Amino acid sequence: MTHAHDDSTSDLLMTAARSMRRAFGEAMAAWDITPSQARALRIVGELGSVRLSVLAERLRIAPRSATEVVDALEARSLVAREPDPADRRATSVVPTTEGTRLGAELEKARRTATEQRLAVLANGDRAELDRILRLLVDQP
Amino acid sequence: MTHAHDDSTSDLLMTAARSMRRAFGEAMAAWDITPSQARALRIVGELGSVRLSVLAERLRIAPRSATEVVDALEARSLVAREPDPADRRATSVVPTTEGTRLGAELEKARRTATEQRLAVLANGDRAELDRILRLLVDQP
DNA sequence: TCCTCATCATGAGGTAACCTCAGTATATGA
DNA sequence: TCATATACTGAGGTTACCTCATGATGAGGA
Repeated sequence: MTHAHDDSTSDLLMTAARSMRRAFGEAMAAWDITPSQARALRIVGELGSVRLSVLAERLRIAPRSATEVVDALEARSLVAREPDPADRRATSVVPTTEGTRLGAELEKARRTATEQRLAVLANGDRAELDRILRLLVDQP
Repeated sequence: MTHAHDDSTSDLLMTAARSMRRAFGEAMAAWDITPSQARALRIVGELGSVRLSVLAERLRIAPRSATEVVDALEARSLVAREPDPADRRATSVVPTTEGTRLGAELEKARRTATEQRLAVLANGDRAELDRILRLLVDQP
């Protein structure tokens, strides 16, 4: 009957994100991995070797929180911590062979799940959404 | 089916939502109220009297979770539980005078905070974002 | 050299916002 | 009237964050 047509943009954004997180999470559940772990694994796989603080920045979370994500991935032998050769305070996070393999597999699954949720959008809308969200995200 | 670019739409969505939630939350912090409480209060204020299960549906959360939000609002005397006259199993949630007053105030503050984050968008983009997100959200 | 101050990761401890599952009270339809 | 469905809530999770304090380490003087 009454739909949420009076929702504000920010509400819509949060609601859409939640539904996306759900679809994403369900897909990842098959591999017993959470969405945020998957995101981190993807970044680590992409960069090959990341300082923990850089990973945090990429994920837009506090460094302390990145520690936890890395803990989880390390416990599953998907990434490894290595001492940073340039700075002995720092830790480099690198993907293991298994991590790289799983990363690729997840990427495919993620695409499928994402596609299902985004399938209602026409191609043009999808591109527009992307462009606009980028404006929002790449903000100081 | 396959889109020319951007497989990370869902990431953008989640990231944008997080930044929005932050801006929103900071604004609400002045009144010592959390974003989800504010959302619930707004819905209750809007409808005047809502069954808990309907509220849950509106918030797109499990009924059990709505109970918690209402608990928090009731503890602060912003809403009250009343027996539903039509169904004695059900609970009606109604705003108190203070709840109505605060709701209006929050709405104004929320708009300001949201506006700041959304200000980077041109008017057309804002409308587009709104339209597209609605397509995503109003999905079966 | 030694001293100070910033920075890196992490332990400890906390929070919001969800969830499921089971139970009690009530409604409803055959 | 009885079986089954529905409305809420207690109990007990989980995820994904956070801050603050601390132990190393680095970098720049004096």
